[in-house]
Amino acid sequence: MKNRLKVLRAERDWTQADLADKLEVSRQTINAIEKGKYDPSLPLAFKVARLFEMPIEAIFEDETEVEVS
Amino acid sequence: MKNRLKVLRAERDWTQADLADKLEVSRQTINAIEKGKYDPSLPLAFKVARLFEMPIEAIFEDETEVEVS
DNA sequence: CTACGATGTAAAGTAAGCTTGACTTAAAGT
DNA sequence: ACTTTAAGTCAAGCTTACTTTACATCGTAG
Repeated sequence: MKNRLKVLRAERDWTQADLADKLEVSRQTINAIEKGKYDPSLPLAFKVARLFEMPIEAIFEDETEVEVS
Repeated sequence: MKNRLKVLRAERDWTQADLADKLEVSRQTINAIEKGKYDPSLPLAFKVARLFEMPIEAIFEDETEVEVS
């Protein structure tokens, strides 16, 4: 799952620690999500969307393959 | 996290097992999500949204409390 | 050169998401 | 009565999300 966290952060001049604070998670969690180590939980994704005031789909991009049938 | 899965399913006359098959998860997972036992992962939420062709926010409703500051 | 802030990464632990298998209950059909 | 189907639930086990602590790297400012 790709995401635009790094860019959205840069636009606001926030560090990973800043964002982590605002979302109430650890700095390592932000780092891991940005680096694609894992995806956020749905509740965290909602929190991110609310913080940046945009839909989840505008921040996270699904890459799940479509069934070949 | 509330969700409209049961209604969306009913509109299409799908059983929990039907939906589970389409989403490639177990029937128990659908049941647990519908009953609010836990939230789906973000990838699964995307899959649900894609299946029903609507934004995640139109299916799942966040209830996380807003910070009192 | 040293110090500092931001980022990256790792290990170990807990919690949440999901699986399979099994069993129960209720509704509906025969 | 018996069978079938949908829904609900539980237990054990695995994987993923997240935590804390700790340390390494890099750029920049003094």
